Amino acid sequence: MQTGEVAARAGVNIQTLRYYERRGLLGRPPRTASGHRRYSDDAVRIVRFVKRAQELGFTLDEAEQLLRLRRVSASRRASVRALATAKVADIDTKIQQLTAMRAALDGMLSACCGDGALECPILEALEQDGHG
Amino acid sequence: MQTGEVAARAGVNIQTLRYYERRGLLGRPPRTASGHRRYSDDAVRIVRFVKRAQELGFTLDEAEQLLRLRRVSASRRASVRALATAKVADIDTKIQQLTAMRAALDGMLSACCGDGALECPILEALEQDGHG
DNA sequence: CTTGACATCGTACCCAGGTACAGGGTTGAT
DNA sequence: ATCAACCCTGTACCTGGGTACGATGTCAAG
Repeated sequence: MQTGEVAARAGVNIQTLRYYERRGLLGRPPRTASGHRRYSDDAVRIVRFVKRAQELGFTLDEAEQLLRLRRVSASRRASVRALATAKVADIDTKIQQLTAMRAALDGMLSACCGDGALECPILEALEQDGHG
Repeated sequence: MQTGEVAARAGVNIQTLRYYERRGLLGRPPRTASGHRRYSDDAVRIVRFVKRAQELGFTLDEAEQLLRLRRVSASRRASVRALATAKVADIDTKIQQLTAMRAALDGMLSACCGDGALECPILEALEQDGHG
């Protein structure tokens, strides 16, 4: 698979692939004799993962950390456990906040705004302190 | 409450408040005779909400839309219902994806990486198509 | 009635995350 | 062997979301 196909399948610009490669998110692929990149299917999955992670509020650096958790030499597993645990906590916080926000919107849709003058609960939805 | 206090309480820079005001996220507050802004507590809550929303992957424009849902004249309620419904769908997608990601990390932590050479499920976590 | 800590404005700068462009090489169908 | 449609590199630019800077104005305490 060459660059243009990966870009099309992942729904990004070709330049973005090169950018991700420079940033270390994507890893340099093998090249043909003339220097053209040859990607495997995995490249598409990685790029899609990164875009999804961004929509969920993770930065590219964080997406990279998440990706690094995929395959880890047995020797370094302990330090990785700590990172994974921290990420799980981040994710739990995000889920909790989105759930609160969803409930606020849902409440509005079904009842709260029934008369145009009530305080709606959107601001309250995200008021807990998160985890850090 | 004056600018510096709002900024401190919301954990942002004073310039950020002015920026949000320019963007229309914050609405021009009343001024003292000499031109100093006087904010109510609500300003702090709004800014905190916006920062949380950003962490959850919403842009400033989206945060603004969410805020606008708070108080709506009865007359325009129908169009707002549509927007709120769409936002609920966005939020559901995010929750679902974070849940999948969490499960992937959890799986890794408890079992999958037990021997250093297994395929880990991180990439698969976000592979469903979202809602649009 | 001055000093210090606040505020105002406008403009210019910064970083993350891309995106575009110029100038060239490759490949494959005709 | 030529032409379109792809690829390469490097560099420069753009947008979103702030942040900093400079010149000034205000207000409370001493």
